[in-house]
Order: sequence, then structure tokens, then C-alpha cells
Amino acid sequence: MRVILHVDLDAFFPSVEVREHPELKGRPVIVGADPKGGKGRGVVSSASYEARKFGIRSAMPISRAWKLCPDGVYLRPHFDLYIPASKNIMRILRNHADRFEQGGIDEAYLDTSNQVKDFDEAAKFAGSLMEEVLEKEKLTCSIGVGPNKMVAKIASDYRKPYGLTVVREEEVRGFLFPLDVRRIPGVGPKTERALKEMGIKTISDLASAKPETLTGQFGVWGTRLHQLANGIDDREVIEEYETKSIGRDTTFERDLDDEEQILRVLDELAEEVHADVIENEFRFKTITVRIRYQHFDTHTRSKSLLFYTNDLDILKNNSRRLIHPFLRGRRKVRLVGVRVSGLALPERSGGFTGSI
DNA sequence: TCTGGGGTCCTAGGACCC
DNA sequence: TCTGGGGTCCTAGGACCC
Repeated sequence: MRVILHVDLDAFFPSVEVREHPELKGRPVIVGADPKGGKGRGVVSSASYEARKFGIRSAMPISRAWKLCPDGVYLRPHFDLYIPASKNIMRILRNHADRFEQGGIDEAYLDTSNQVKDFDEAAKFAGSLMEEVLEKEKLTCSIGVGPNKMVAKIASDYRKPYGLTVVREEEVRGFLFPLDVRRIPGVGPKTERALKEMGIKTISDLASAKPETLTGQFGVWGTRLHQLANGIDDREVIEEYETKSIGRDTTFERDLDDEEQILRVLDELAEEVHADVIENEFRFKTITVRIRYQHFDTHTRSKSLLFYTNDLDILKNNSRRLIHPFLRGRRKVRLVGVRVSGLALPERSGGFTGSI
């Protein structure tokens, strides 16, 4: 039987800010876009627990957060602080696991099946990890322990902050069934609404739904949903090394209709993507541009080259060419972006590459 | 209320190849 | 007049996650 841990750092960005600026302790700290007195365009990246008391949540428009809590401490993200903190913590966690999988800047899975003999031992182990992270990095995390990744993940979110939740094999259904379907990773607003229309609200409802009905509605995802609701998840904990794509996009402060101005920004984004490509010694094959108009309708256009390259001019010229048809109508543009994919390292690109 | 920026994965049609 | 079956790549869009 497997013993999987999911470690989730508590309100990571605000917690790092408070660690660096202790005078902020106890205050509602909101990391995200500039609220600009309620006129800001971005969203909340992460809110401290004090800020959450005002109803502020991740991904909420920053303008709405401002209305809920005008006296909060609003900060722009400082990745130069978060990335080292994350790396230090991930190193600690990796050292304690047979198998380790980072799931973002602030969370990770550990397979500890070979290190503990049962869930009681796993609970002690998880507790000592929480202490070690707190002692060495002065940050709290919450941990979920379960027989698979999904249960561990839902459990890590069950008691926060600095919470430990252990769900034994025989407790899985009792733990999952009362919860809302939205707690299942992969069920977002769309799936939630579709399920609600089928009369399915809790994981219990989902678990007892006919698999054929779910498959009919959602395809293979429906089959998967039924398994997850019944606590079945065979995914392994595996560290992934491969980057699949590199991109940059930006939302303008004001929607733009000036073609020259938009193309200048597109060039800058291409330069940033290119710098990232060079730094990682990648070559790329596919270029994708993205455009979002004033009212949020979004389009992508992509082009796969006949060769791998790392050439900036090729990237810029293709990006301009791909976006060009979208700028003819003089519609107001909210966002543009550039992304490269089909990445290869030089020695694996088959010796058939573009210039440089 | 009005929606960031970094990504991953999936689907589906069409081209193309054997 | 009726037109396979499998596999892979390309392209566009969409859902979702942190």
C-alpha cells in the first residue's frame, strides 16, 4: 500500500512578505496587481489569512479586493524572494522522500511508502517535516497524508494553516463523500456547473452516478471523475524535468488599437522568450501568438517550422506575421502573448537546425 | 465584480503516410 | 460510384492549476 504526502505552503507569497517585514504580521496582506485605488486591472495572486477574513481570495479582481478591504497592505509579487524560499523548502522535502514531485512554486508530493510502516508513522513523519520547514525557513505548511495523490491533496487543504490531515485507506470514502465536487483537482467552474445540472453536487453524488452517464457527458474525463470520486487514483509520484513550452504575455494598462504600439510590445515579449530559450539552451520548433480583444474574446495562431531554431529574428518575424491578420480590424486589444514549444536541446534536435 | 501570468493537458478535424 | 485503418503531426480552442 502507498503512503503519499501532499505538502502545501500556507499563503506562500504573503507569508514570505511577512517573514521579510515582521511589522506586517497580523495585517491583511494582499499580493497581486496594483489596485490603483480600485481602478487596477489585475487579480489577487495570494492573500494572507487576515485578508481572507475580508472575503479576499486568489484570482479575484484586485479592484474587488480593494472594495472589500481598502486598508489592506497591497504588494506587487517579489519572485526574487519567493523562488529561493521555494527552492530551499523543496530541497528539504526532496531529501526526505523516495520519490518527489513538485507541483508548482508552493506545493509538492512525496511518496514515502518505503519509509514508514503505517499511517501513524506517516503522521509523525509529516509533523516533523512541518517543524523542519518552519525552523529552517520560518514558513508554515500544511500536509495531507493519504493512499494516493488526490486524497493527499484534498487532505492538505482540509485544515489550514499549519494543519495535518491523515486519511487512511479505510477512511477515504467517509472523508471524500461529504465534500463538494469542486474539491476534486481538475473540476473547475465549467465542470462544476455541468455536474450541478445533472443533480450532482457532492463527491458522494458523483461516486454513485452511473459511470456510463458520466462518460456520455464528459468522455474519458467522465470515467476518470467517477474513479476519483470513489477514491481511486493510480497516478505515480514522478519528478518531471522536461519543460514543454516557454511564453510571455501581457495585459495592457489600457486597451490599445495602435498597430505599431502593439507590435513593439510583441517584439519585447519575443525578446524575453528568446532570452529564456537561450538561458536554458533550448531550440524550438513551434511559435504561438495570442491576442485578446477588449471584451475578452481570445485567439491563438501557431506555426510549426520545418526545423528547430533559437534565432530571435525568426521568432520576431513569425510572431508579427501570425498576429498581423488580427490587427486589421482596428479592434481594441487587451493582451498579446508569444510562446514557443516543441522544445529540444541542441544535441537532440537532429542536427537539422535553423540559423545560428 | 470584470476577469494576471506562468504553465499543462485534452479534444477534434484535417493532412499526410504506409 | 464509393471510397480502409492506424499512426503522427499540425492547428485552434478550451478547461484547469498555482
